[in-house]
Amino acid sequence: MNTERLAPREGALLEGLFRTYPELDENIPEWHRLLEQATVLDLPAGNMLVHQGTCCSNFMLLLEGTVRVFQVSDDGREQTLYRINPGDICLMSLSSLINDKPFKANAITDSPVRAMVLSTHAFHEAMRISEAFRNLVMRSLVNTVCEMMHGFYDTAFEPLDMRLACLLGRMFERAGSATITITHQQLAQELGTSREVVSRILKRLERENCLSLSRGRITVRQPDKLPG
Amino acid sequence: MNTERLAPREGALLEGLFRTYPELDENIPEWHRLLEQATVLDLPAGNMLVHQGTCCSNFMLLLEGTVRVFQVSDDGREQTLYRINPGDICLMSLSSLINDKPFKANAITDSPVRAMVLSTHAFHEAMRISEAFRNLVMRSLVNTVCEMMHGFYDTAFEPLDMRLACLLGRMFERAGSATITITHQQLAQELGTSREVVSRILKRLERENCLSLSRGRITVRQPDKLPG
DNA sequence: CTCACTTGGTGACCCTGGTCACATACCTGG
DNA sequence: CCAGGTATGTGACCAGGGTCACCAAGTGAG
Repeated sequence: MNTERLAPREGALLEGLFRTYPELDENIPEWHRLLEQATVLDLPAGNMLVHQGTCCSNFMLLLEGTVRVFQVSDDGREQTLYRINPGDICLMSLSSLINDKPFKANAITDSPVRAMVLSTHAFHEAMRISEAFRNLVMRSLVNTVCEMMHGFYDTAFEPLDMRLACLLGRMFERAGSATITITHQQLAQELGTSREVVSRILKRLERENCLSLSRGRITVRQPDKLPG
Repeated sequence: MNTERLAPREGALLEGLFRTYPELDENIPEWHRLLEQATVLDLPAGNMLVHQGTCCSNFMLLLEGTVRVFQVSDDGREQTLYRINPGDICLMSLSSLINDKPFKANAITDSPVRAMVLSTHAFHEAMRISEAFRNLVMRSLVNTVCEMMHGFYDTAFEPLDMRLACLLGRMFERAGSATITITHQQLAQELGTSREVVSRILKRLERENCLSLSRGRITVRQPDKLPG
């Protein structure tokens, strides 16, 4: 794991942290002392964080940006498992703290990322001291698992066109706009399929007048025709 | 969730618990007091614990037996996600403690089950007091996630015959014998496919002299031919 | 021994989606 | 404007695997 871009730790980190997670601002001196020892990790977009099986040895709490966690098959297809958003903890880092089984997944920064880094020792201390921290960790874990559960259901039981339509639906919603900027290849990687298949389905949806397509962009026409 | 068969709590529970998990026997009076308030839940095999979306409201730590967690598609196919083994905590119960999103899964007892039950409050207290308990919970969570990750990879990328062969491999190993007792239907439910498909693959493996089949039983012939 | 039930075997059929092979666009730096 | 990269469109093809429709073989209760 890349720790080169370790920024000098500053009091400003804590304020930023508490602004985003007010509940973490517990009035416990020990807890503040501990947090002051945390470091910040800044990474640009597209940075490989974890490579299938590698372990990172510190605990990480995401402050800004998003990380995509995905798997790659032998023949090169990839599939997104879930995303780490601000406030989420990094499951893989937890995994290496708790036991040493490698994680069958990769992680890459989707956008520029800022994370808080705690040493293994500091993590266990934090769990001891702060109920809010414990809750944050548990909540994030459980949410991630729920998300994976859903993904599991979809890959196992939902046909691809439905999965794609739902994915687009979520993306339009998140973008808060009728147009998103994305390539077919990227969509394929979300779903664990190949570019051709995605192009085929998209073209059909365009013929059915649900979407309109152009290079690198997709626009909804009849949102109601997209499920999800 | 069924709490009818709540056995009277007894001091014997703690001894049993500590025998299985010596690390939980921390020398903290508060912790012992808390554990003494735990109750025991005994359930026969085949008992539905959670039905897609239902929440159970207590924290559970499995002491004996195993629980199968699975999903069911609209058209009735089912697929096992993972199993809860002794020492594992119940993710769904955690989920209801932490947030209220329903869990897209069912759980059923595979064999007679004995579990320790803590109230929500007691759970949070336990997390506060006992480092060993925190570690147990985290380890169990992370292991479950790892297992699910593997399952994810397989359903997404591995062909069914390989998945079946690996499943059988694990079953022979766990049984410590060259013969296991299981129906094709049960295998299909593990893998999220249909009985016919399993029968077809098994028959092929038998023709290739890897297995021999008989009603309700499967025997290995050439273990080396089974991958995994 | 028989009947009803469970389990397993199999062929026919067909749909989804993965792969290959190209043909087009579109776009950007020179 | 042009070359070379990147993104897309599409047809052909095929394998995996889901579904249906039965039949046959065990099994267990009476």
